Amino acid sequence: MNYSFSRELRLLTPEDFQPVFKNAVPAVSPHLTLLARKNTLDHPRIGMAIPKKHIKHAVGRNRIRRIVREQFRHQQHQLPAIDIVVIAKAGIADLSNQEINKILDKLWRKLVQRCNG
RNA sequence: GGAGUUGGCCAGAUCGUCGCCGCUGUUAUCGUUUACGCUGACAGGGGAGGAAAGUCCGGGCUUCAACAGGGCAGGGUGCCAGGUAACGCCUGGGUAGCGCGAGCUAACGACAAGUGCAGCAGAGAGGAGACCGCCCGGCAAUUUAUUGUCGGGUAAGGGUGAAAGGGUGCGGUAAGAGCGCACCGGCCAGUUAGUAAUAACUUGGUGCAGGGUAAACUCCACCCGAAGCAAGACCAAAUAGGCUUCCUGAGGUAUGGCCCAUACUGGAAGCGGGUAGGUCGCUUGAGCCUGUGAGUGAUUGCAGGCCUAGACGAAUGACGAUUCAACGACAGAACCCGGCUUAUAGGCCAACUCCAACC
RNA sequence: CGGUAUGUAGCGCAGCUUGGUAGCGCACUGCUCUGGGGGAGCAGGGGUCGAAGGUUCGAAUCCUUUCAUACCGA
Repeated sequence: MNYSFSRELRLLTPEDFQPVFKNAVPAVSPHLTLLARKNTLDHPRIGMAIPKKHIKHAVGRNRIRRIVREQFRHQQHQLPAIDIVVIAKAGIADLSNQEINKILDKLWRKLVQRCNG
């Protein structure tokens, strides 16, 4: 099983992001929002929106981004072919790595259920 | 042992698994000018900071404008000397202030070139000023020593203010006053020491003329072209438009009654500008480490060694284990350097100071 | 990443050049006019001048540092 995280698994340009925002299946928690949409490829892709307004320092933004990426890397084969956008909200900077991992775990499952059903 | 000052250093470590971004080597597929390019695999090795931050200064580099220069405007700096590519930085020294001390702090040129400013209070705010007071004289009253009034003298005292035109003492005087004298201070000049700032003086002169404010205008000395890697350089689709040449020398449309005439319109090739996109700029540099010489020091000479991130939606992480007194503060490179400023848990080293105790 | 501007009463703005009293409009409170409302008039309250230092006798104003917010450049 290949757990690599290459460029094809990422949303890069505004053209990649816009369709997800327009027509999305949401999964919400107080600290994170996930938006998903089926794509035409045979693998999932992920993009992130971490506003400077909510997480002030670059170190904090890097931490959120790295945790989300790591989770996605491990979960990619459980996920269907969808484009996901992860949006960070205020207050997430106060959570520990384990807490964020738990929240993400829940939200992945929600998304899989809603996209299949 | 306690309290403290200064300078410097570190910024968790080790192992395993799964991943990310460059580099080097080997190799496979494909494309072609047999050497490159694209994609993939394997191996090796590298991968955030002392502030990467704020963007407050100084440079390199690039383009533009000038042309190697001089001046004005505008801006900056401001004790002296040195260091440096340069600086508003650093080092050493001076002066002033703070601390018992080691030490620390300071935009620290000129108000004796000119102009301005100082509300309220106060008699007076700058070649000042009689409100109270003090003293003298005239007149009047009377309790014969004071009161009232008028005219003078006076800056010792009170009072106002942030600030009132040297200080203390003695003499002097009607009362006072640098009015005179002594000491202290100031100013001008001289001598000596020092590169200088400045300091010292049993030196000479001067009764003191010259209050504060320049982070007020200003004066003096020195410095500064502007914008910034989204700078800029190169390659270069599609579409529209531009220029040149050729083809046709004809047709169509408009003006007009018609001809002539004028304007617009076709196809092909080439050229230049240039958008999307791509490549370069992009990391070897006023570089780092070690030794040694010069210097109080900042710094620098010489010798040897080293290569230490270069992304482009943007790379260092996650999980587990062991360990440490501590689950580890502040915090993430984006063209690159030198500083400053701000944030910062804990620990280590060196030198020095004060207090207590012991010898 | 680079480059600019702005922070003053609940809101929107003056005052900063040339330092001594913080002012204007809307809003708020009370009173009057009206039977009541609206409206008008009169009176009044409310501001750490974004924060911290410095210069000055005295700082919203001058200087330095710092924190926010907004805008511009692909």
